[in-house]
Amino acid sequence: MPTTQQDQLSATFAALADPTRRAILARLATGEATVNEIAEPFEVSLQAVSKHLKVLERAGLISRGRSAQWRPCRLTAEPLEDVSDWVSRYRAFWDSGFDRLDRRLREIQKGQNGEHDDH
Amino acid sequence: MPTTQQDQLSATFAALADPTRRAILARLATGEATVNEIAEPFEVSLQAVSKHLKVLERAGLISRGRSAQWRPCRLTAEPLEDVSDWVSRYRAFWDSGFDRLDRRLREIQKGQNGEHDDH
DNA sequence: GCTATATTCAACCCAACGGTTCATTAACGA
DNA sequence: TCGTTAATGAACCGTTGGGTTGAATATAGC
Repeated sequence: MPTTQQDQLSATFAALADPTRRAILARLATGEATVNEIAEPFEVSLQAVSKHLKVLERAGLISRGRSAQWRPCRLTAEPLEDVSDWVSRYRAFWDSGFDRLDRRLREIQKGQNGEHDDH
Repeated sequence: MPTTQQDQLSATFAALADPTRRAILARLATGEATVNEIAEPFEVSLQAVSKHLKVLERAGLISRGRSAQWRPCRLTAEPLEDVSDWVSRYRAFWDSGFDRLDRRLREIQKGQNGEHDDH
């Protein structure tokens, strides 16, 4: 059973693990852009950027339109909300030391249950 | 030039991209645990879990003590704060539609500059 | 010293990743 | 129609990732 693309959250984290893809998202935060426009600042080939865009699209982080021969990409940040929710469960572990930790434990365990689809 | 482990944030995202590792973090949120204790719920081998722990350790998400032949692991969630900070820059894109977007653009572009170590 | 337990190291396997190059598809413009 | 531009598809390559099994290391207890 392959690990890849096992679930939405994993796909999102995996997509964000590449700095080029994060830079692409930052670019798209300024507005729609075509593949060529997106690729311009990078040293890698256009095809490599096209692959990155496909990864981002499958993670739901971008969506693409059709305008003549251009396929403008735009940011769809909804999956980042899931990331935010996930990481928020651990907030008590870094910003208030270990205060109220016990109170958060059940939340984390409960919340992570949809997560134990491993094995 | 390899992409892997290029920077701290990438390493953290990559570590979080595996559901087994996220489950390990959830387990450690309940307190310290030894490798055997951590491995118990999973179907994979102990060695596989040991590798996962190494990944988490290199990402700074866990630290390990030494007590006799046990190496208890505990959660060190600080890198998650960086994740939280990163994802927060995009909050306006999902929770308030596109309101005040222009105002956030410069923040995102500025914040992402330490990020453009690609290429 | 011997044995059991806890953990890691090492070698290997296979699938996936990020990159390349070359070829193809699609739409525009003259 | 022809040439140009935009973008993707396909084949390939080297590296990494997650998994395994088997051996090694370290510590405790007798």
